[in-house]
Amino acid sequence: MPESETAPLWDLPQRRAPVTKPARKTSTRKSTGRPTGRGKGQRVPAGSAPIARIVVDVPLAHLDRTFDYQVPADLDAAAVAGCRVRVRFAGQLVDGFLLERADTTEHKGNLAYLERVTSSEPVLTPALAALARAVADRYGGTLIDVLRLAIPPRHAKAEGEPAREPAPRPDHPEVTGWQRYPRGPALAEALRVGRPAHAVWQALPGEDWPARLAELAATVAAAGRGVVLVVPDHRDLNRLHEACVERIGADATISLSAGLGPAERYRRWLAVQRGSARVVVGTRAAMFAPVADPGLFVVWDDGDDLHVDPHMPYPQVRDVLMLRAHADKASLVVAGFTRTAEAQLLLESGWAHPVVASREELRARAPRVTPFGEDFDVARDEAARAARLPAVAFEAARAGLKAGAPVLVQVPRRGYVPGLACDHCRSPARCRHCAGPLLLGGGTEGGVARPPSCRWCGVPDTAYRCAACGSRRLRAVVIGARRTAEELGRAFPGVPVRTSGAHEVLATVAAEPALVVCTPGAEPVAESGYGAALLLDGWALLGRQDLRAAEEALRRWMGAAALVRPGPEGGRVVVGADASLTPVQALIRWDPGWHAGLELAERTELGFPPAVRMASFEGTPEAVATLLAEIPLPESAEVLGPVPLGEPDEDGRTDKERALVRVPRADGRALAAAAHTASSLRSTRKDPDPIRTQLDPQDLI
DNA sequence: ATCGTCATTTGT
DNA sequence: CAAATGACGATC
Repeated sequence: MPESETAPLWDLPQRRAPVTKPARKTSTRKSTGRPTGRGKGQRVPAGSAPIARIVVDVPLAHLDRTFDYQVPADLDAAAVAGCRVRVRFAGQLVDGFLLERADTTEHKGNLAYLERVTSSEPVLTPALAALARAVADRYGGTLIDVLRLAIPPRHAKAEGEPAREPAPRPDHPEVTGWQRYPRGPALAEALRVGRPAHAVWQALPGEDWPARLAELAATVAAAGRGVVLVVPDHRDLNRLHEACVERIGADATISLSAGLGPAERYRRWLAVQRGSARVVVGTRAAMFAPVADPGLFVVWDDGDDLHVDPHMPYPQVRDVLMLRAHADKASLVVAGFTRTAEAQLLLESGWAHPVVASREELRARAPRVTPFGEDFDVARDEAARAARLPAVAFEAARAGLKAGAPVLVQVPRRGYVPGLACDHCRSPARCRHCAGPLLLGGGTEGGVARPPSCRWCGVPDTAYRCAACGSRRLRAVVIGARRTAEELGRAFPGVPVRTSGAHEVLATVAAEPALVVCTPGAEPVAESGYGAALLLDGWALLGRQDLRAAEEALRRWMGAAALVRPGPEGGRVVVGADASLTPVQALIRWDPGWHAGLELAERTELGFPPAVRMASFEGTPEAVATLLAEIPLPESAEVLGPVPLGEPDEDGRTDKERALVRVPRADGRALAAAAHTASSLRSTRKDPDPIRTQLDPQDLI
């Protein structure tokens, strides 16, 4: 049978099978006067609370609400609140969750019966339902979309296994590691007595951050409350898990990650749900972990884009944990070596307190940083000259290796979007209209090269003038050539070269001389610190035409530099970027808070997130135009674009466009609600062309 | 898919 | 003018 005839209605676009069949006799059953039961015998409603409110698993935004069903008496015991069910919905059997049992219904008309209870495991607890609803509302998405992210797929075998005994409370731990931070002891004390605290923690370079976070988790666990700690990737997870097991015990700690496989993943998630563990560590999906009585939520390195779930509605870990901390009156710690503009906003709005070491402590711990510009002195050493290695970098590496330590070499990753910048002062070229990023469109128009145009609103700029220095000249920011491991190896004969990157990511390297070449984010931890770090990706990181480029560069650099032996007498850090640039200054002075303050001020002035809330809508030009025409935006909304997305074809057209909408933060909820309404209108109409809706998108290229 | 509703067509 | 048909929309 062709797909179009069996495809469920919500497989858009819908094509109706031609109606050529002779009319079927569908009314014979009815004419017998028998009620809905057929082949299953007479079904009677359960004696008490015979109504079940069901969240049906259909992807249509306008069906984002519950539907009432009758609970047949034979499913009365199995149909518990929170369980998974199957129901007949618009003629088809679909999965759903039983949100609650009730005595009455608002629905006029006949109610269908639950078809069956898939599993009586109460996976959708009231707390999780409330969280998923809040997340859906925050992002203009649907409840079921969030539930798909929050509840792992069922694995029957795991449900049969008996629940572990709840782990005993650990003893109150020593939190001496927090003495180095002036507000550290106060944070620990608040956690101990269960007073909700909101903190932005800036870890010292060389800090054993998994140990510090485990101390906080142990404090909360000892007070009898639950903890959720979320890290970007596997390597961070392993370190943190180990630290937590050491301080809290293997019984009380559970590690959740996507890499576990379906059975183990569900098994551990159930263990959390059943209250067997007080402390959950995990990667981003763990942000929804249904830990009992949560007292503390932690996100480590909140600027990492791995903290954004790539599935609709694209929730971000820090934002979700903020919602949870608010709902549960729990504490939140946003932590990292650096500070995002979002975290800075939490501080400046007074919602959170900074936990930062004193300047003296920082001076004692921060590595010495030396920048080199494009016109650096090439090392005199012949092999180093061949690798175009600057003299400072060569010397720093040699000193580090001589001290018996490995040396970290950070090289750019391929695939960054090259941007446009002022030829004179290197400020990113911005649109005069909306301050969006200017990019070269490519191609020609009447034999003349197209002028640069705004990536957001599409307005071309034929007479660019730098806002910072007035220069009229633009330059394309060239992505520096990747220096290969071999080239570097030749500069240091006899030294082993290890690589860590997309293909194979190393977790650790031994405390012996070696060159460790890696792409940003893939830096292994050196057992007793690196002897030096060469950050050779400066131009590539800063040249990205991305509003987060500077923040991201600093995050990458500090992430690497924090692995170097700390202190001015420790390993040196050499960075390939101009000393006059603010992220470079922030690195030299080890002051990410200062940088975040500047970053937030700039974004406030330019109207970028997080100073405003944004939504992006991507789809065919027609679909985007329709959406913009009907979306009930708040008065304050400003529409940017739409602009073409991706590479245009030879006619200069693209099949995809993007529009951005920005509103003041106060109207963020209204913007999300408008996005949801627009999705509902589209799904009601069965519009065939999908629109990708994203709130506060990470990438605003 | 499937049902009910309502407008339109068809049969007397 | 009544009955049959079909398009449409909600979907419990």
